[in-house]
Amino acid sequence: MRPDKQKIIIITGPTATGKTDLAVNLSLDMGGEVVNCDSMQVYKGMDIGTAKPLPEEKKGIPHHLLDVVNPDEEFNASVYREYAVPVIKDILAREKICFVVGGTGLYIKSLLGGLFECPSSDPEIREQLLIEYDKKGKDILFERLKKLDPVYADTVHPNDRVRITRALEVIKLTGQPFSALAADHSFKNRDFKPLKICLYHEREILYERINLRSIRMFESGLVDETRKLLKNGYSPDLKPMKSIGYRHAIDYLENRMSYNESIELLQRDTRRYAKRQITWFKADTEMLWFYPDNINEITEKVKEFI
RNA sequence: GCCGAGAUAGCUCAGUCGGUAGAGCAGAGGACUGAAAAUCCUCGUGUCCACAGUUCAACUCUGUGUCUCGGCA
Repeated sequence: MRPDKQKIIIITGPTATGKTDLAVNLSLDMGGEVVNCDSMQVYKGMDIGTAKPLPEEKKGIPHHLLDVVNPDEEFNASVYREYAVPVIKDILAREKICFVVGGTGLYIKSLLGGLFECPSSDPEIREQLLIEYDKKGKDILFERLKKLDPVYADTVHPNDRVRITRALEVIKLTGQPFSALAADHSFKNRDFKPLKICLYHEREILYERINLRSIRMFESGLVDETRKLLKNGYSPDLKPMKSIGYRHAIDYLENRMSYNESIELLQRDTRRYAKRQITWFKADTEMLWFYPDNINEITEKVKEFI
């Protein structure tokens, strides 16, 4: 099979649906390689809590973009794209089938559509805006955004600290309204032709899987892994250290919670996360939905696409 | 067995000076352009334990029963 030089398969879905498993099986069957698209699995040393595939689970299939940065290095949707595009082009150039696998919706979106031109985030500007937001109150910054970019202010809620400060940061960096940049760009620099596959389970089953996996994470050493990261100097304030799993392990390690409480919260927060992922994927009209064990139909679809 | 306290949403509980009820959590839906495992928004009808009594009207008052949790035996 000679893959098209632009065609890639996206395999996504909420957490704990068996994306890796499916991708590996399809890769074995069709001669493919896997490119990670999970915002947490890129970090070195964070394995158990991110449910990173184990060597035996990879079954010899090359996996790209796992373990590419340390937990204290800057990583975001833009960096992801910079890493991913050349890797994918290389896979396609070698005439392999490329499976992009992961549940980070924004990363998929920026990979496929790009992001508008903007200098990389300036930590000083951001820091200053955040301090201002916290000190002067949200209304001051929201009012400023209303003045500088009324269109965007109209779509963002006054409580949404992340979006308000980000928009003001972009305006400062580019001198243009956030909404204008976004409208202009609208994710239209398409380097690849994607087939988007989203895996799903019934809600009840998904939640059971999440609950079970959360317990297994603790049982198989998430606390030790977290302790090691802390010992290596990675602060609990780092973005990945505040992610689901690690923050719960830290709560337990610092005696803010009992072992069982932290597992329960891990389960709850993972369920909520899965729900947000589902909302994101549902909004994407190109998404094709499959049960993970429906491998025949998925295989057929992929072959037809390629 | 006796003495207390309680029984209201999936859970923990508030409340109605008698006019069929509301918070938190859980849960559901949504938004999303360099933090995205982040951030943010919206959503609350249920035999008010059962039966009888009083009353125009009882989830609310009275009685009895059942169950639960304390304490004493």
